[in-house]
Amino acid sequence: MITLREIAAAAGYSIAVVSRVLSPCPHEGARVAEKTREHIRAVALQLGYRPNRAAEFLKRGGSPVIGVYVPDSAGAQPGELVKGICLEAGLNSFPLAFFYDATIDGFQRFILETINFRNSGVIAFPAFQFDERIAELVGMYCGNGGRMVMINNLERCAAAGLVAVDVDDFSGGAMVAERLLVRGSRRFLTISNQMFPARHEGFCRKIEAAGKKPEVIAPVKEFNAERIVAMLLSMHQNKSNLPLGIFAGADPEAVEIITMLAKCNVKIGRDILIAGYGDQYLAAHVHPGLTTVAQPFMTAGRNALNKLSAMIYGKEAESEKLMPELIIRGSA
Amino acid sequence: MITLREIAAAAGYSIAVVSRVLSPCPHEGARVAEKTREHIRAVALQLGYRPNRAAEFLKRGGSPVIGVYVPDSAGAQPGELVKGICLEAGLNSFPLAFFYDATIDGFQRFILETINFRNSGVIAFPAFQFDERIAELVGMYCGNGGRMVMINNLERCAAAGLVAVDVDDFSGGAMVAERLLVRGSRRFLTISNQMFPARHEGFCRKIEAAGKKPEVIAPVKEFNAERIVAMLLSMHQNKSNLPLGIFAGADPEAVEIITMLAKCNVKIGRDILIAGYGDQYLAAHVHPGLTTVAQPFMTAGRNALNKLSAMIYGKEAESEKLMPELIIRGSA
DNA sequence: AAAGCATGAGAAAACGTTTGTTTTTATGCA
DNA sequence: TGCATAAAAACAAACGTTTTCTCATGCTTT
Repeated sequence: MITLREIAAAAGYSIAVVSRVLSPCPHEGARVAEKTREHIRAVALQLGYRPNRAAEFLKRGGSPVIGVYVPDSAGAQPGELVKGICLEAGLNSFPLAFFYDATIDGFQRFILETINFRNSGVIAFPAFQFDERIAELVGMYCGNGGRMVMINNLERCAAAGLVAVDVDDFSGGAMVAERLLVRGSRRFLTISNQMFPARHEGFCRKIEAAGKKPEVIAPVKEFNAERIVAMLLSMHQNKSNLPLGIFAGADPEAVEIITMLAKCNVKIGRDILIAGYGDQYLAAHVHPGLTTVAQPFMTAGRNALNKLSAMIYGKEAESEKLMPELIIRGSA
Repeated sequence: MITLREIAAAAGYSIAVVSRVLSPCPHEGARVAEKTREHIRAVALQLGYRPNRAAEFLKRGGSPVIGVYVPDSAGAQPGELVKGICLEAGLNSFPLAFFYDATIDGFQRFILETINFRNSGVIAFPAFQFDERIAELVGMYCGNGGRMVMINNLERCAAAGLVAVDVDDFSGGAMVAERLLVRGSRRFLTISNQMFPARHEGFCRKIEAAGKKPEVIAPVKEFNAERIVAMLLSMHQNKSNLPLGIFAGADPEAVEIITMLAKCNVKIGRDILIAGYGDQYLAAHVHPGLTTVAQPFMTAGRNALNKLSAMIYGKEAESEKLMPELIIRGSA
């Protein structure tokens, strides 16, 4: 492999000049004659020079490496997040290191290994509770010169003095409520989900603010599509209930209900309104299309990377709460 | 940050011994007394030593970095692949660098940057055609000491002398055909898809081998669910056609057809059989559940990483074609 | 008792950059 | 011409490891 030394020899200059010409970010006041620049660049190109990042990072005292910790869970969210981070990182040519796991031990290994790269940053999307052990690891990481941006958990992060990029589930729930209100729903049914209490809260507060009363038909743990469909059909008997407004809390439950109701001779999207949450891949392809809430996880990834980049380069960064988007389709 | 020098000073030994104790993979014949080992380890732990990877990689002549090139496309496949790679890499503590893009220029930048890390490996899942320009870049990468494992395109890769991990679309299509045959379908309808010709081939060959004739109802480009549903309903009039067997080529089209048919008073899964391909996230949640083909992209990721790891450590690795799995649900 | 041989530890030279300091060369001005 | 000054280039010391070679010690063997 070609090194600066060989280019220097071939071009008839010292290593120092060659470095100043070829370095990706040379220190200020590195003055090299334009003519020399061109010559050295030409020689480097001709010899097929590729800089040795390990050497550069060693000398510079660290690589601007960004570690990404993603939970090993299903659904499209981690994928979108990762994509956003990668797209933005590609623009900034940051090296990235990824780690999928769902355990605290995995998080610890990840943090320790990331420290080994010095001058690093971490984007963490932990699937587990932000508890004391996590706080301790985060503290250790930051104490060793690391910077961290968290995904979700904004309030908890703010308390711990951490920057976070969050997606506003409360507003998302409220958007669904608003849609069902606008469409004139008479009764408001919802499936509560322990995993995402904010969606539920946002939904219920909005319904209540309109002077109506949300009804929790079941917690998602006991979700049983047949039972719920039967319940809906019996409510459907009474015209004064229509249109029924159902917030399923998440797309899978909404799809189950819609597709089971489809054969029951009810007008979905008119007499029965159903909304999900998440805008998963196939949500647009059921009939009627599922009205749902799209979460900007790709944007979250991009923004998280930009914040981290700013922090690595010594600037300040602030937490951010991203607005989800209501996707209106035929089901509501 | 603590360095070997400081540990050496604190422990009362030379840097060399400390390195031999703490190095992640010390050269053979590095003999250190057990007592010394323990002492040095204790001191390192107490001082909170973290090895400097940049220095290690510089000295070792390269980092075993693995770059992953993923197409910037929708769907769950890249996500599953990435997850598999990450999980396996976590076990082997490989640093990973990711790059999402869909352009050849992006691929070129990716290849060049990966060379900069020396001693590297690449897992590439290119979304574009494997053409001459790609072959040239791959050649340049391997010429510079890189190793590459490709995802998909096994035949093309074999011709170019590259290792690939492929998923057997032909067999997947055949599995669908077999299922429809077993269920006694009288007519076999399929939607052809330019993107995945092998699925279609596998399906048709199997149907023909059974002495039946597959009918292509439309290319996916002109897919129109309403038109197809109308066509199915008219075929449905004639009892001698039943059960109809439909291979939609991909999940979205299958879901559209199923959910539109649901309100038409036909027995899906009995008189009309429908299968998709891909087992996307919501496929299990429509009613009836979508019979489809699950692609082992997570396994592909794991295996690709293991092969690459072997190659980096000087062993041989061979291409592999993974079998997809037919997921039988209510729709067929 | 002398020589041979493991074994454990240290000295020092790298690896390929970056960068502060010093030296050389070119330029401007009296 | 001579001197001050600025610009361009060279020198050399790092950065934190790994690893070859050398050396000292204690043990076994003739």
